[in-house]
Order: sequence, then C-alpha cells, then structure tokens
Amino acid sequence: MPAESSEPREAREPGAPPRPDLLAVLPRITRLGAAVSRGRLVERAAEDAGLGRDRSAVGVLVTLRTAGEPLRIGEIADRMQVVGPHITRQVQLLEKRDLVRRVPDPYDARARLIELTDAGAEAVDRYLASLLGWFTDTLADWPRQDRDDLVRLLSRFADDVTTRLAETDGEEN
Amino acid sequence: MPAESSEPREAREPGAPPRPDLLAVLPRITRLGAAVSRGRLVERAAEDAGLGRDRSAVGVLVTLRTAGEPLRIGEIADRMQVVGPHITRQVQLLEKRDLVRRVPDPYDARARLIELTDAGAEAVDRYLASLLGWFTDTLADWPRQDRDDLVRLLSRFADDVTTRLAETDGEEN
DNA sequence: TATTGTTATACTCTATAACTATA
DNA sequence: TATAGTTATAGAGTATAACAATA
Repeated sequence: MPAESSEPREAREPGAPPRPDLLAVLPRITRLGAAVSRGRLVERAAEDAGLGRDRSAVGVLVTLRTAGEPLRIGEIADRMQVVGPHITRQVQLLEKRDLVRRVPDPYDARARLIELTDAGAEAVDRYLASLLGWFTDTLADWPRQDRDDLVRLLSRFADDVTTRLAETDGEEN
Repeated sequence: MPAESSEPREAREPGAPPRPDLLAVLPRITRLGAAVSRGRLVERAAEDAGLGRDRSAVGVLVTLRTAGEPLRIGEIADRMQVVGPHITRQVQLLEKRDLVRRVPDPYDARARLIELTDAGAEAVDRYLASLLGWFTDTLADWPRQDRDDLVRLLSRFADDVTTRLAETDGEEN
C-alpha cells in the first residue's frame, strides 16, 4: 500500500482540482449504484422471494423488517426518505397482497401501524437472504480483514455522510 | 461455461449464511444512496457550477470529463448504463446550452463524437471540485489510514460487484 | 444484413397540492 | 390550529418500438 504523501485536508479552494483517487472512485460508485438500482439483481431476488417487481414496495417491507416492529406511515416515509403519499400507495398495494396489514395505533386514532403479515415476513426474509447471499458470495474471496474493514468503514461513511447531509440540507432553509 | 440454467438462481445453499453485520449495513447504504441521489447535495453543486438541475445531463458531462476524450453516443450510454435514446436527448439539451458539441467520427460516418466545449469543461470541473470537496470535508476528521482503506476497499468492491453483476445479468439470457 | 443513432411513446418512481379526520 | 394520512395530479428519469442512415 503506497502511503503517498498528500497534504492535509482544508487546503481546498474552489476550483482546485480534487484528489485523483477520489476522482477515480466517483465513476465506480456511480456505476455500482446504477447497476444495483437499475440492474436485475434486486429485481430477481424479489421475484424469487415472491415479491414481484415493485422496488418501492420491497423497500417498505425491508424497512419494516429491519425496524423489527410495526411502523406508522410517516415513520416509514422518513426512514425511506420519501414523502408520505408515496408510502400510502405502496402500503395499499402490499395490503391487497396480504404482505402487510394495518392495525390501530393505540396512542393516536389518526394513525395506523403497518405490520408485516406472516407471509410478508417470510417473503422479505427470503429476499434478504438471497440478496445478502449474493454479496457474501461476491466477497467470498476477500481476506477476512478486508471484508471486516469494508463493512466497518462503509457503515461509518454512510452514517457520516447522512448526518452531514441532513445538516447541510437543513441549514439551507 | 455452458451453465446448465435449470437452477442458476437461488444458488445459495451452503457457502456462507448472511452475516448480521451485513444486514445492518443494508439500510445504511440504502439511505446513503437515497440521500445522495435525491437530496440536494448534487443538485446544489450542479447549480453552483452553472449546470442547472438536470442530473442526467450532469452525468453525461462527468462521463465525458472522466473519459478525457470525446465519446460516441453509444459509448456514453454504455458507461452510464442507460439506453441510447436517453443520451441522445441529454446531448441535444447540452448542445443547445453550448456545453458539448458534436464532431464527425473520422472512422464511421454514422456516428458523431460528443466533445466538451471549453465552457462545458470548466463547468464540470467546478461541479466536481465542489462535490468531491464536500466528501473530502466529510472525511476530514478520519484517520488517514481509514480514509485510504475506505477508498481502496470501496473501489475494489464496486469493481467486483459490477463485474459479477455483468456476468450474472448476462447468463440469464 | 448489422449497427449507430433518432423520434415518438410509455412506464416507474417520486413529488406537490388539496383535502379529511383526529389531536 | 397543527398533525397523520389520503386522493388526485404532475414531473423527472428511463425504457421500448419503429425508423433512418451508414457499414
């Protein structure tokens, strides 16, 4: 690993050329995002799990599954970073397919809690097993240390970016 | 690989069961992707650089910039992983704004090469400096070793996933 | 006949606006 | 009056189909 010398941060003026390694990462990340979000991997995992082709609806199920408890419409929307009406429609479709159900919120009669049915929980578990299995297989040849480092650093990176992004977006108004 | 395709999917039996830390990474990555792709960070960087709000068009400019040379419509589409007609329209819009121009392809009269104008090159450089600067700032507090590891591992991960995804998508047809 | 690109059209995902019911 | 959710509508981004020109 060549520990090339580069100057510490903060020496960044507008218009200054970005670091070459960052510039090289950008197209890779973009391609990765496009391949996963528009490619057939996710779609096929969803179909194999009996979830059909609706990516947004799958997102709702995964959100409920990782939450581990019933959530309100607004909470799902927040976690998925989309607006409420979008979730309303997805939940309606999922309800028709008996993958989720609505139960009253004991603390607020305006709201309903969205809950996975048994069928929904089983389907989303099959989906996650398939998808995560694919990534596990992809990383199978990596040294354990590298895998652990990737998971650790990527998690921290995602958290840092999300946090800073929320601040940045907020202070603009 | 003649690949008996009666059971190509769901080839996930032995190997490695999905690890819990992977399950924890998934929502983070999803949120990161949503925040970057739908949030205001990219949009604002593009506006500051004088590129307007059109994300796809910005993608075309970045693709040309990182390629370092004029590209054909089909080549841009391949690199962005979208279909040709989409690029045709983006390039038409960019041409109207004098950010790119078309020049004849000396080797094939059917094709044109798409080339950044000076104005286009300057704008995309401002955009990239702004965007990458934001990420550099976000990583500013990280230990040097962690930053280097992240860039290295994330690049390799993106390459591995993209490669394997291309194989997987391909063998399905 | 195959390939490059364009035109026209349709679909998916998500947002905004206006509204209802409860707090 | 403010909040949770719904209905209806609009927009951005991308795909598919049919076609033109050149190889």
